[in-house]
Amino acid sequence: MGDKVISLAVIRRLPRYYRYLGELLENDVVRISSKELSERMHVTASQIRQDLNNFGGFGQQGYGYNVEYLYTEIGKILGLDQQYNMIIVGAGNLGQALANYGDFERRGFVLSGIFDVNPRLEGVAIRGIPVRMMDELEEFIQNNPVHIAALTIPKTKALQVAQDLAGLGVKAIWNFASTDLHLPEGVVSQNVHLAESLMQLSYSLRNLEREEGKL
Amino acid sequence: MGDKVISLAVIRRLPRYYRYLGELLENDVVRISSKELSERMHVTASQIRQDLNNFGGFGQQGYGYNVEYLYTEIGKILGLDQQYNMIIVGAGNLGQALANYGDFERRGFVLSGIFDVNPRLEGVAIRGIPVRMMDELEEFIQNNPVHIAALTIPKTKALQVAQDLAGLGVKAIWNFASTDLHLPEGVVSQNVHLAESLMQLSYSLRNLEREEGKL
DNA sequence: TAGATTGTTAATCGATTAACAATC
DNA sequence: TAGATTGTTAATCGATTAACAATC
Repeated sequence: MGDKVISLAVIRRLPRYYRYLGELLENDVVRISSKELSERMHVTASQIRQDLNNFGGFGQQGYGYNVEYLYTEIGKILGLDQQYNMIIVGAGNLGQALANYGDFERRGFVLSGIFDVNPRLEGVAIRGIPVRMMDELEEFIQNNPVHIAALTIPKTKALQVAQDLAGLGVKAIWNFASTDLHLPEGVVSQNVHLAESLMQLSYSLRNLEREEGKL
Repeated sequence: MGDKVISLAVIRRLPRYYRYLGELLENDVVRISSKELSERMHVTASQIRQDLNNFGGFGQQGYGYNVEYLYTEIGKILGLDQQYNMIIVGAGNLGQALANYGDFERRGFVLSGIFDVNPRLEGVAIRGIPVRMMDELEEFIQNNPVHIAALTIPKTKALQVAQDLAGLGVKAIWNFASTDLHLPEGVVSQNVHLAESLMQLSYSLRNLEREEGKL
């Protein structure tokens, strides 16, 4: 059980379910049917039921789903029931923005270190955490378990640093650099490619113009 | 011609093709076959040819694709052959990080304004652009064409602000708030949900642990 | 011309939707 | 019990891959 590989399409939708359920929970909604949730989320009820049943039967016939229970269970599936220590590598604008964003902590992602190559940043504290120099990285990881590393460094450095981190035992890379990281088996990564996101928006906007020009 | 709706899956891949072609161009590679590109990108050659042929025949039998030509053409498809004026709404950490990131400008996304509600930020300049107060937004847009608005504000404000922007004629919203924006026809949006991205990474990491625990 | 590689059609695969029996 | 809604199987739809004729 639990051996079936879950498709990426499903995984991508889970956080969104989690978000909607969290909002329902905040509004003291106790139960919800797949139909009602589907209307709120603009997806089909069938898809919701199929997605959830990849992981188990969380509902009850004739009743629907208990919001709190389903929220908790999806949280477990996403690994939000445990804490992860995260470091940020690259204390530029984006790295600092991530460091200052406290919301991740609420979800169990604890910022434990910030690293950069720029000596002018050495010791500067962000939310109480001092920026350390890159040459302290190895020793730091040996003394403090690091589960996730956010990479907010130039693309030219990203692969090398990611490989170094993998070598030091970091198993998850949150990559903000504009490059693809091909990492060894047993190391996972997730890309945030802002430039690509903006280009997709630009495509849509251009398309809109094309359509309107046609009318 | 050009009427066929292109699937989202294809659109999402275009910026990645663009990035790889840009790198080839920098390395003075003149021509490339779908096969060679597919090996570099870890996709099938068939998919590359199918994707490109949604927009036209850019290659030549027996030769492959001219790198510079294909790069330019994909750029046009993505709307990168023209300039767009962009404003940033929300001058918090993330908004400032985006503002400081000069690379977008290179691609034709010109930052023309930054807005916030915090009076302490009023007039503070980021890359030479002063932060303006939200109540100046309407007049600003009337005097300066704004094509794209990046929304780096709390999720509770995002929908309202997005609707206001749409009402003022902004056609594209780059949304960083943790909420879904359902906007009127004729307004496009693209979400960057960092929390969801981190949860997907967390899922993969948790899965890794589950697999290893099983061995 | 012979070889290479595209553009495109056909085959396969996977994801989404529909339908409905099971059951609370 | 009757009504509601799930879990799950079957049908459909769309996306990916394979194959190959067209052609440079």
